[in-house]
Amino acid sequence: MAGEPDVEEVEASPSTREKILDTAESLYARFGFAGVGMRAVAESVGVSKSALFHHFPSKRELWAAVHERCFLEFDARLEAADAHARDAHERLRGFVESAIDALVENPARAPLLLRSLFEVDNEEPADQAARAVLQRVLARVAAGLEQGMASGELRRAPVQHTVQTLIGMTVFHFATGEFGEELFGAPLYSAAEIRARKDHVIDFIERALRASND
Amino acid sequence: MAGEPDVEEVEASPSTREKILDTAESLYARFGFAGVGMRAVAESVGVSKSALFHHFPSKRELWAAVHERCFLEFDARLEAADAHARDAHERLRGFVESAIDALVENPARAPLLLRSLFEVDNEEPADQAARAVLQRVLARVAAGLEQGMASGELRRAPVQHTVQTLIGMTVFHFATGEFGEELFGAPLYSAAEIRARKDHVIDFIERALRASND
DNA sequence: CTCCCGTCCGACCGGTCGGTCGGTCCGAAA
DNA sequence: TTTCGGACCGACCGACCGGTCGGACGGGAG
Repeated sequence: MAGEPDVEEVEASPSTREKILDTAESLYARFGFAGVGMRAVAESVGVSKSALFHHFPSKRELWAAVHERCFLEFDARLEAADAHARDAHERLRGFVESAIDALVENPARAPLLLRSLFEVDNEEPADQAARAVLQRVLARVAAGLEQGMASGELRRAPVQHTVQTLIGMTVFHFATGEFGEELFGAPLYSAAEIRARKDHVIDFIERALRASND
Repeated sequence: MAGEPDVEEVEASPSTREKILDTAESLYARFGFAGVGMRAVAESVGVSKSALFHHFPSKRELWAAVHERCFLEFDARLEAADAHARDAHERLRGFVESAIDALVENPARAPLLLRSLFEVDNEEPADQAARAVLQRVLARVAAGLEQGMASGELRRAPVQHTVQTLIGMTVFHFATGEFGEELFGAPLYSAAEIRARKDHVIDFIERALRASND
C-alpha cells in the first residue's frame, strides 16, 4: 500500500458530506469525541449510519475532518487579516477581530478548538493533518507579534506566552457557553456582547503590549 | 432544605475512596466524562467495578465528586490569598500565584476545569453542588477586582470580562498539555516554566489594569 | 461464640458502541 | 439496452457500557 489513503479529497456530492460535517461539528463541540456516537450523528443528519461510513472511513477520521475544516477557516481569516495590516497594532487588532468573527460565526468552534488541545489520543495519525493547520495558525500569530516587537512597535514580551494569552482571552471566553452566560447575565453571542468582548480584548492587550515610551 | 442526601460525607475508609477520586480525576481530565468507563476507573485503581458503585451511587456522582473536590481546593487557595492581601495589586498577584499553584499541583486540574465549563448536561442535579463552589470561586475573584477598581487602585474595566480573561490566561495555558509543550519546546509543568507563566500573567494584567495616573 | 455491618467481589442484565456486509437505487457512459 | 459505480440502506457482529445482585470476607460489639 504505497499511496496515501487521501480520504479527504473524494469531492462527493457536497450536500450530504457537508451536512455530516456541520452536524458532527456541533455534536462534538457539546459532547466530545467519546460522547457522540455515529448513530447520533446519522440520526441528526437524517441519513443512515452506513452513509456516514461511506463518506468517512472511521469515527476518528470524521473527528479529524471536522477539526481540519474548522482550523482551515481560522487560517484563512487570519491570513487575510495579516495581509491587510499595515502596522503591528493594526495587525494585532485584526487578529483579534477576525479570530472572534470566526468563533462567533459558529458557536461550536470555540469548544471544538479547546477540545482539540487536550482531547487527543496523541500519535493518532488521523488527527495530524488538522494538527498541522493549527500549528500554522499559531505560527502566524507568533510571527506577527515577533515582527511588532522587532520593529519596536510592541513592547518586548515572551512571544509564546503572549500567544497562549491571546488564545485564552478569545477562545476560552466563547467556549464557556451557558456557564458564561449565567455569569454575564447576557447571551455570549449577541452582537452587543461580541462587540464588548472584542473591545475588552483589544484594549487589554494594547495596554499590556504597548511600547513603554508610547 | 430538610434531608440532603449527603452523599459526600460518609467518611469511609479514606484510602480507597480517595484513590478512586484521584484516578478518576486524571482519567476524566484526559478523556472526558463519556470517554472513561467505570471499568477503566476500577481497573486503574485496582479494585472491582462493584467497589466503585459501593462508594459512589452512579457514574455521574463520581464525576461530580471529582469536580467538587477540585473546586474546593481552588476555593481554599483563593480564600487564603484573599485574606492575606493588603491592597488590590497584592490581591491580584496572590490570586494568580495561588490559582497557578493549585493548577500545577495536579496536572489534571486545568483540563478538568475547562471541561466542567462546557461538558455539562445542564440541570444535572448531581453537578450542582460542584457548580455552586465554582460560582463562589469566580465571585471571589470578581469581588477582588471590583474592590480594587472602587478604591482607584485599579483602572475601571468590565469586571466579568476581566475575570474571563484571568481564567483564560491561567487555566487555558496549563490545559494545553502536550500541545502546549511542543509549542514551547519545554515541559509546561517544570518549575522554570511555571515561574515564567506566573511572571507573564502578573506582568500582563498589571500593565492592563494599572490606574492611568500610575 | 454469634451477629452484624462496611468493604469488596464475580457474574450477570439490557442496551449501545464502532464497524461490516450484502444489497438496492439511480444517473451517466457504452 | 446493458453496464457500472457512487450514494445509500437495514441487518447484523463482537465488544463494551452503566448498573444490579447475591454473596464472601473480616473485624468489632454483644
